[in-house]
Amino acid sequence: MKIDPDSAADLSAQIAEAIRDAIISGELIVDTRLPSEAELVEHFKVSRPTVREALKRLAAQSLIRTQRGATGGAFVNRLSFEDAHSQQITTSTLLLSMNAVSFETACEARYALERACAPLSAERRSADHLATMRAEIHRQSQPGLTDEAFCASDVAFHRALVDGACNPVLSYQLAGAVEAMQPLMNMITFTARSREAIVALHTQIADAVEARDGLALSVGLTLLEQETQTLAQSVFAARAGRH
Amino acid sequence: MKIDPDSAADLSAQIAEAIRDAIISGELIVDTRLPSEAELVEHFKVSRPTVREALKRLAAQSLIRTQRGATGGAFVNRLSFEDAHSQQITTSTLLLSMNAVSFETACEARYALERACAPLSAERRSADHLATMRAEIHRQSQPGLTDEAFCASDVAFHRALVDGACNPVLSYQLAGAVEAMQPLMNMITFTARSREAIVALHTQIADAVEARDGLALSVGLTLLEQETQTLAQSVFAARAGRH
DNA sequence: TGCGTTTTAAATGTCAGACTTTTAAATGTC
DNA sequence: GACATTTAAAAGTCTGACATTTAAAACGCA
Repeated sequence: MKIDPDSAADLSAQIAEAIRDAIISGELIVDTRLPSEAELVEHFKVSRPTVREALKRLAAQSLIRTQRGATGGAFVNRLSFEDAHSQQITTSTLLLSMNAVSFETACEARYALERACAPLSAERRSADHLATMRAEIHRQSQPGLTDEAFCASDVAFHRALVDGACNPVLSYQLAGAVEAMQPLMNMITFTARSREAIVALHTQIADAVEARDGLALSVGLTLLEQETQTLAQSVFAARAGRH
Repeated sequence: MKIDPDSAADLSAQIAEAIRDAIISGELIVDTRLPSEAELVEHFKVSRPTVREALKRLAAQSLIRTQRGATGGAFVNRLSFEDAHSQQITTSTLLLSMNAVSFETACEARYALERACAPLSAERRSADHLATMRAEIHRQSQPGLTDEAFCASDVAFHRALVDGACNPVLSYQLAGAVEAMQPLMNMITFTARSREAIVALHTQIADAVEARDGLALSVGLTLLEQETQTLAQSVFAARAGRH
């Protein structure tokens, strides 16, 4: 692990990169203890604050964890699906909100990805997955539910659908797409009538999952996508009309 | 933006979280200048190194960028698709390598996602996308190509296919799946015979793209998935047999 | 007045050293 | 042997200083 003191980049960024490369290349494996801050100061010939800034950069990406105390130090962290998941959601959410991605584009991507796990989910889903979906549909039918709660239930419904594919890599990837859409969905006001239509489609989707019919599931998702797009268009049009 | 000095968590982590929340909630918008380090020291009542550690955490996630000089400071960064893309690849790669995800699972997820953009790609791909795919197929047919170069070309081929869907959100999501698989693919030795089979399937896929036939494209991808799985199994079995 | 140069101030980047807190192991005591 | 005490190592935090970069202000000159 070497750094170039003449580079224009921050020393802490260079050090972080050097350590990150060592982790990615497998040179440093999970649960390995990194040298102590004092030793890194020695190795890179920089001051302790600089080393610490580098370590904080890595900690922010969940690449390392730190422990205090006698046997403490920085350890290479096993990146859990959960960590990756939440990073993914943060990144996707910011990407959508900062880049003027149209609702249409985001929605299209999201349903395309979700249809990707339709065949697997139809085949492998457990009774639990189906039960979760039914329970969320029931919740969505309750009158008096706030729009936020309705959207949260919607996310839970789709998560169950995706998890039904029993592929953690797929679940992690889809989480970003589905959950990052939630803030956009939250901007939509769901009238009683539109909720009814969505619940009907969710029921159709759950039926397809119950029947283990991947094709029907895919069709149901496509109909839901169309319904969502239509709904969003009318909401945005009404909003534009008022201004 | 407030922090709790009695919390067990690091002060720098708390400060970073407070600022991150402000960015995600839209309280701080793109290109806004954060208060200077000295002002943050005032605001949070901590020392400058602590503030700096917090800022480095945010910089590591591309949430802010810093500029030196008179009008410098930390600015809320527009998260570009490119940044998101590379973060996604790093995360996915580490996730696969650190969590003993089977080749089978990763491969299944990857092709499921790729099939997700088959209909869109068949419909919208430009002549450029198709040309790239043909060019990569040609490269893959060259004898004397190293396994690494063959895999790199494979990635480029699939990227062109995905980009053909003309949906940047989809491209960004798929990039993680496709490129994170590359290290796993690199572990496989591609014999002349297996390369031939892959090139044939790539040609079949390119033909489907050229004909704008989404269904044929989907079928081609499924065949390629099966070929890849079979190939991987035989390679791993041979390796296991030798030990 | 207008343009180029120099100065200056503000901001981040880096360093050195000290102190605090946490933690586990070593040591001592009953 | 079990429990309490001490100790040392490590990260966490703070203070203060200096270096470097950068843009704007001040200045000088034609």
